This record gives sequence, C-alpha cells and structure tokens, in this order.
Amino acid sequence: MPKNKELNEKLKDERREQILSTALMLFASRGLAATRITDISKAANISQGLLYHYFSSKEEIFVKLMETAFEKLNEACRWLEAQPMPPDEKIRFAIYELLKLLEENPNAARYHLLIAQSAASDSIPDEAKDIIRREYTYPYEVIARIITEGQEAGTIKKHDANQSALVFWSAIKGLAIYRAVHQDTFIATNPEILCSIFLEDIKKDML
Amino acid sequence: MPKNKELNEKLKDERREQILSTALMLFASRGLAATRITDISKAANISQGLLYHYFSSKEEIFVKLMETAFEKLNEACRWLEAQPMPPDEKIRFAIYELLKLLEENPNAARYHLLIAQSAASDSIPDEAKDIIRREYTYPYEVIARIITEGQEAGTIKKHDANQSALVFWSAIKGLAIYRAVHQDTFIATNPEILCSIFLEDIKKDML
DNA sequence: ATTATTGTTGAATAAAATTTCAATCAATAA
DNA sequence: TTATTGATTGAAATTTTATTCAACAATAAT
Repeated sequence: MPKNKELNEKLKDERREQILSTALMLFASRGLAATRITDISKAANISQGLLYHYFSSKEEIFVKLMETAFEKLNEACRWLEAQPMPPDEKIRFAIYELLKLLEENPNAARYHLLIAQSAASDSIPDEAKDIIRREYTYPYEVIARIITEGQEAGTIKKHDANQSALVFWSAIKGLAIYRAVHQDTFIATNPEILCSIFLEDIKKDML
Repeated sequence: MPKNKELNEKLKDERREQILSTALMLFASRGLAATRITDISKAANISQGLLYHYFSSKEEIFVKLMETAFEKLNEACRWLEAQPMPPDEKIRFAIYELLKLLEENPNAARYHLLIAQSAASDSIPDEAKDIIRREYTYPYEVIARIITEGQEAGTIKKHDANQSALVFWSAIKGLAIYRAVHQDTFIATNPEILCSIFLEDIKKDML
C-alpha cells in the first residue's frame, strides 16, 4: 500500500506549489513561450519527467497561475469595495496597500507582469484567454464605482470615472512592471503622488 | 549584370521595412519567443528562406526594432527638453502628445509594449539587453529634470522628482499596454487626469 | 519479507522550430 | 539573345524543445 494518504496529498500539494512558484518567477521574467520545461524543472530541482507527474503541460501550469493571479486580485477588490469606509479613503487605502505590496512582495509584481503579458499576448492558451476575458474588467469596474461614489460625495475629482479607473490601474501596472524589471534598483513610490490624481485637495475644502 | 543598383537598394530597403513592420506587429502581440519565423514570413507574404536573405535571424530583427524604438522615444525626449517652453507646459505638451500618439498610431503602443516586454525579459538577445541598459533611463532622466525645473518655478507639484518621473512613464506605459491589448475598445484618456498628477492647480496660484 | 502504490529519474522519442541550400526565376547590361 | 546577378522558393537538414516511458526507489500495509 502507499504511504499515508493524507500526508501524501499534503506533500503532493507542496510540490505543486513549489513548481507553481518557480514557474511564476520564470514566466514573469521570460514569458510563457520563452520558458522551457527544463528551465522550470531545473529551477525547481526536479527532473523534467517528474514535472509531468504534477502537470500535464506547460500550458496547464500557466493557466493555473493565471487563475490564482485573478483570484487574488479580484478577491482583494471585492474586499475593498465591501469595507465600511468613505470612498476617498478606499482609494487612498488601495493605493497605499498596492504600493506596499509591490515593494514587499516580489511575487505580487510578477503576478501583475504575468497578467499584463498574457492580456497582451495572442500566443497564450485559449483557456487563459477565457480567464482574462471573464476576469480582466472587474478591478476596473470596482475602482470606477468607488470613484463615482466619491464624486457624489465631493471627495474625488470629477474626471470621467472610467477613464480615472483606467489611469489608476495603468499606473499601478506600470509601476509593477517597473518593479518586476528593476528588482534591485526599485525606489519605493510615494503613494501621495498617485492619490493626487484622484483625491480632491483638502485645502480646497477648507476655503 | 544586375538590375539598376540604386533602385535595387531601394527595393531591398523597402522589403526590409516591410519585414520589420510585420515583425513589430507580431512581436508586440506575442512576444519574441512566441513569434515563429514562419509567422513573420507568412504575414509578410514571403517564404521563410527569403527572410534569411534580409536578416540573419529572428534575433537580428528584434534588435533592429529595439534600436528603432529607443531612437524614436529618446529623440522625442531630446526634442522636448530643447523646446523653448516653460517646464509645466512641456509636461502638459508631452502628456497630450503621448496620449494622442497612442490613440492615433497603433504601432506607437506596440513599441511601448515591445520595450516593456523586453525590459522585463531574461530571454532576449544580449545585444538587445545592452540597448536597454544604455537607453532605458534617458526618458526618465529628462522628465525628472523638467519636473525639477518646474518645481523651482513653482508650477509643478513638489513630489520627489525621480518618483514623479517614474509615475509619469509608468502611467504612459500602462496606458500603452492597455491600448495595445484593447485595440478595438480603447477609450481615449483625458490628458488632464494625468496632468493633475504633476501640475499645480491654477486655482491655487490665483489665491 | 513481500507486495502494492506512488515518486522519481533520465534517456528515448516525438514534435516543432530554425536554418541551410540547391534550384529556379526575373531583370537587364552587354 | 545571352550571361550575370541578385531575388525567391520550398523542401531537407539541423537544432531545439516537449513529451513519453521503462526502470528503479521509497514507503507502508500485509
């Protein structure tokens, strides 16, 4: 008989996680097509053969990572929207947290890069494309809704909400890509620079 | 003897341009590694064999495109810095022109995406890496200098200049990537949203 | 110990992509 | 005409990469 079933499952899961995390690093720094199966197995310290024991193809690994990336991002957006905070604080909070995350967690920046690459690429698996089609717009919608609310409350600048949401995520993604590229020389960005795009200047209210 | 030398050279140049333009489109939408030689030759309506008559490898095409991308971007930055305008107008002008370019010229967005992909990628030719190392920072430096000038003149917000420059290009690149991805459904962005990151509010001056 | 089961390897095989090349074509100067 | 040159093709050879598989290892229940 095999070794203990549960322990076994746990070990298997850990191994899968190890492979996924390695692959994420490689995909983010090279892209799907340029990452060879042997690159992943070498970096994960296993044989190519074993990789096929856990995943049936490179593409499957990629799709799994895309799923995780969107799950995390969209879950965070859902959470943000549900918080009992005024909309301007939500935006400020989101900007601070997103920038902190980029700074502290290299994988976070890599996930952004992975999504950006994949969204832009014609050469990714159909399944990944479907995920993007389904999930890509949600974060834009959430930010646009919060901005609209804030505009009604007079705390957020009255630029077009959809355009503002686009600028919001473009700036974040642009920074994430810079971060992923310049791991070493990355200088943390003052979140207030980004806040000033969206939030009404307090001074104005005080007039 | 061969046909007319000059005409010949001209035709050859045109063919090279045709190949380069086709390859740019493909590289930007798939990345270097995922673009096959046959993809390029098919899209350019020539045989694979002929492609090797004009370029010795896929990588050579890629490097040539990278050179062009940086030449164009850096030349534009040089030009901008040399203009006889106050710094805040330079920033506003740059934002308006960059966004207009993105809207009007799909290749412009593709060049940005190509640079972003390449800067992020470990799997590009060494020569391309050298180009990036040499040329990547110049646009950041120019914008940082203009911002510093504007801060001294009191027309640009007093955020850290390097961080502001980083946000400037991150936002532009983020928008370019969005544009490259959503060719069809792209909504033009109001440049004033971006301007508000950097430029002092006129109202403040009027107090 | 024996056996069943799953993990693991790396070489063998298959598939895919790149590169070369012999042959043909088209243009034109002599 | 025709000889020469460079353009062009597509199939063959090469190289690279992905995938399979036979063999072996480790484990734990019997």
